[in-house]
Amino acid sequence: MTAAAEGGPRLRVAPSPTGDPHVGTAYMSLFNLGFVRRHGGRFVLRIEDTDRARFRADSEQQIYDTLHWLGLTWDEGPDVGGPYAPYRQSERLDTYQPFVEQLLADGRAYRCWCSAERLAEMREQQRAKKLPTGYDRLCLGKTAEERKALGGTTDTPVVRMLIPDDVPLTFTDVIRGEVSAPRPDDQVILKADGFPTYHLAVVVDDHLMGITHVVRGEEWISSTPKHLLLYRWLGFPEPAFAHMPLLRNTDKSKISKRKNPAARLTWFVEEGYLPEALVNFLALLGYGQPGESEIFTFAEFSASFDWARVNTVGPVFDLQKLAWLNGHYIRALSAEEFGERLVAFAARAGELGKDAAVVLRAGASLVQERCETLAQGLDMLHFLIIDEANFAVDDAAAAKHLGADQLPTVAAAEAALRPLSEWSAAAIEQALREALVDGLGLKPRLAFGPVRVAVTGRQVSPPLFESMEILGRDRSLARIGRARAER
RNA sequence: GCCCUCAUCGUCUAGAGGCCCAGGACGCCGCCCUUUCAAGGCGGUAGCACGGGUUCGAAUCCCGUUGGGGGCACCA
Repeated sequence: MTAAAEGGPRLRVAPSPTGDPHVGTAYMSLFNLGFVRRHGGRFVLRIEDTDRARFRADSEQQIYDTLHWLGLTWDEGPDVGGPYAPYRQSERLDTYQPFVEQLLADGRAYRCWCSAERLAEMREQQRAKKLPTGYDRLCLGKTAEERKALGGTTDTPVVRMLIPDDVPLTFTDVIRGEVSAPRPDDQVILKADGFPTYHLAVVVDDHLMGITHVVRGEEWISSTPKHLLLYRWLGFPEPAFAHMPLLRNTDKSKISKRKNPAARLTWFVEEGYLPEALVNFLALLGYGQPGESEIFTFAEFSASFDWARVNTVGPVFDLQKLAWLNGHYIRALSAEEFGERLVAFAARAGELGKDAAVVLRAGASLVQERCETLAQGLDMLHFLIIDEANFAVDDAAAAKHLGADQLPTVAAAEAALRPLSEWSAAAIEQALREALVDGLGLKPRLAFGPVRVAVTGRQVSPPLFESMEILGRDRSLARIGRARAER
């Protein structure tokens, strides 16, 4: 009995551990999971590590970490197990072998001894003659001896599908309806190293694991006829196919790590994006939200999930809108929660001294509505957590606000602040207004500019008086004094 | 080159023949608020790729053109 018969849809995401986890993996997981949670099915994580050349040992763990961070968790997988284990393709080589034998015995596949060099040369000639590229079937129907007599061979053969002339080229896609695909050539299904290619492994595993809906990127449309053939030849019932639009770079090309930092999932962690914001943003791409609001949780997304709302146009991954959304989510956090996230972020970035966490928590509320990422928030509070010995005023800020004619302002501020009995934002503001605005007759922005630069080191900072309260009397006065003395 | 696929503001999208001289969001511009910067409030800018049909009527249906994207590996 197949898993599908047990009730409930079973979907999977199947990333390859070849480097930094790709944003597309999260995108696919989100839509898979949206559907699964809506209909009470199971979500499977399968690791497709059949490419030994591109395999990266630390990649699998990064995939787990980033998906967990996003809250996109799976019901079955290599780490949590499940009824169809193992969920790592490199551990399933024995599983694929009998199917290869069967295809060979049935005459649906054949061995090929052609060397990589011959294959490359063949393609080059096909291109030169402006012909469609494709394997020329030189090995078809030949024994190893017969073939080797012709030259251009290797010792270890691969196994290729024998694509029939009447291969069906159309199928029904959940998102796109009737779709046609190009005619395939004789695809390799078992490599010389004994590993299956994606095409064989994905079909065998999806069937054996009871996958009911194959959800994947649009780039796979042209491979689907090959997969359909394998389902038929092996006697497997066909799953439903849903080809999602591809996420794009700004230039509309398929999103890539080279052109777009956001292609790497770890980038969002490093920059201090909130996982709930990323999930919300991803759910906006290529998907028309039923409600009027563009801000919603995964639970809301899932509750109304519908493949019919998925678009066929590949959306550009727009960092500006993500930034805005992230800022929105940051502002929606409670002050305490935001403080904790900021501290955790700083700790992860290794920018947290022993006293710094306390100051950071205190300063968090000053930047919560001013930053779009945790990295920005942390940067705005840099003046609070930096060692006094390393504190320095930005050159451009000093040139503009700490010139000779502004020194009286700084001196007056220092004189007004020193005698203060109570070091609070309100007291500081009152003292500075009296001394600088009323006393020197300065406009507020001209009066507080020099003080701001002296205390925070920059022209743009969190609210000045609150910043000074948190910085503390000693450090604040020391910085003001230094600004006066050094100019 | 061959095959497939897609086409509403700069970007994400609503729109499933009359409700659309096209609605929302981000961005951008202006104003208000204001100790800087934000946030917030108010207002504005900008689009149905083009050409033919079908129809009383098309952003919505059909055909073509153009443009974009994907695929054509012993990578997934």
